[in-house]
Amino acid sequence: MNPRAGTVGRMALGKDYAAQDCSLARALEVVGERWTMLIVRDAFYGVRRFSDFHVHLDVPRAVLSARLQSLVETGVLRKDGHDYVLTGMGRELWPVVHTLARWAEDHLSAEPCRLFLHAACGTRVGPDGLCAACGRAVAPEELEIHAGPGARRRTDPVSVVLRSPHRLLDPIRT
Amino acid sequence: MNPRAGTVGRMALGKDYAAQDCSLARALEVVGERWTMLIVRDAFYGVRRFSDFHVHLDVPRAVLSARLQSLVETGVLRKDGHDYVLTGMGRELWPVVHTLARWAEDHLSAEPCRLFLHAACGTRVGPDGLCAACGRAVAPEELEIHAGPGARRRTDPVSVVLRSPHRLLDPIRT
DNA sequence: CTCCTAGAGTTCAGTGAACGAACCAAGGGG
DNA sequence: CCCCTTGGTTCGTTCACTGAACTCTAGGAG
Repeated sequence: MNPRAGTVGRMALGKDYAAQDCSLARALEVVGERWTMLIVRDAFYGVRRFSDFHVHLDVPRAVLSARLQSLVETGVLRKDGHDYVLTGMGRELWPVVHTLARWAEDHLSAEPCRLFLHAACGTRVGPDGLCAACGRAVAPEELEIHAGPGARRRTDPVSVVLRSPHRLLDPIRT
Repeated sequence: MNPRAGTVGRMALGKDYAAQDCSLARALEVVGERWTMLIVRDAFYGVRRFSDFHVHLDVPRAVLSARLQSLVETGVLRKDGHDYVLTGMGRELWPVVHTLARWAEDHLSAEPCRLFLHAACGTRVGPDGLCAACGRAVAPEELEIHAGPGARRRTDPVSVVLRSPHRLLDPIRT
C-alpha cells in the first residue's frame, strides 16, 4: 500500500465535515488537512520561516502558503514579522502530536527518529506524555529533542539543524 | 474560513509523506486521510457495520470501502464477518481521538456533544484522559458515552442510538 | 425453486484540491 | 543600478474525492 520511496503518491483529504456533530470533526477542519499536522510539528521543533518549512517538508509553496494562512486565521499560529509562531492554543496541540507519533513508533514498528527528554531530569517521556522519573506531564517547553536511532539522513539544512539537541519551541537558526 | 452550513466544501488531504523522516508522518499515512479518524471514532462509539458507518458519516461508499480496507490492512481494524472491529492497536488510538476532540472543545468554543464518564465513578475524564476522581488514566472500555449539551439532532438511526448512554466499544444495535 | 429485498460493496463521469515549475515583488548588498 | 535572497502567487496537469447508478451475495416469503 505504501509505494516505494521515490514515488510520492497523493491523496485528497478533506477539510469540511459540516454534517458531523462532533468536536473531533471541528478539530479536523483545523488540523486535519494534508500537511497541516506536519507543519505544526515543525513549529514545535523550532521551525518558523516559510522557506524552512518548505525545505523541510517538500510541500508545494502554494499549499504551504494556504496552510500557514489558515493556521493563522484559526489562531494556531501567530505571524510575527516573517516568523510563524505557535500561539498558546497551538502549543496545546503538543499532546496530540506526541501521542500520535508515539503510537506510530509503538505499533507500526517505526524506530523513533526523535527522542523527547525531560530537560530537568533527562528522562524520555512516555507515550502518555508523562515523565517516568518525575511522574508529571511535561510541557513542550520543558522537552529537549534528540535524534533517535531511526533518523535517516535528510541532507537539507533544516533537517541537519533539527538533529542537534535543542529545546522544543526554541527557534532554529539555519 | 469555515463556509456556512449547507455549503460543504472539500479539500484534498494526502496519504503519503514518503520523504518525511518521522513517525508522525507514518501515523498520518495510516489515520491521516480524510474521514479515517472519524471512522475510527465511530468504531470506538460501537459502530461496526458498513451501512452504519455510511449512514452516520455521509461518506461516499467508495471512500468508505477504501478506508475500511486500508484500516484492516494496517491492523487498526479486524474484519469479523460483516463487522469491522477495533484491534488492540486500534484501541490504543483512543488517547489521540480523545485529546483532539477535547482540544477542539477547549479552544474552538465548540460545546461538547458527547461526554465521556468513567463508568466506575461517574466522573468526566479530563483533557489528558485522566479521571479527576481516581487520578488514573481510563481505558476506553471503562468509559460511558453520554450526549452533551452541544449535541445537535441528527435524525439518522445511528445518531439516535449513539445518543443513548453506553460503554465505548460496545456494539450498537440499530 | 423463484422472486424479492437488504446489505455490502464496485464502477464511472465530473469536480476540485494538490502538485510543481515558472513567475512576481520587496528588501538588502555591492 | 543590478543581483540575490526571501516570501510568496499563478497556472496547467494530475489525481483523489464525490455521488449516482450498478452489481453481487445472502436470506426470507410464497
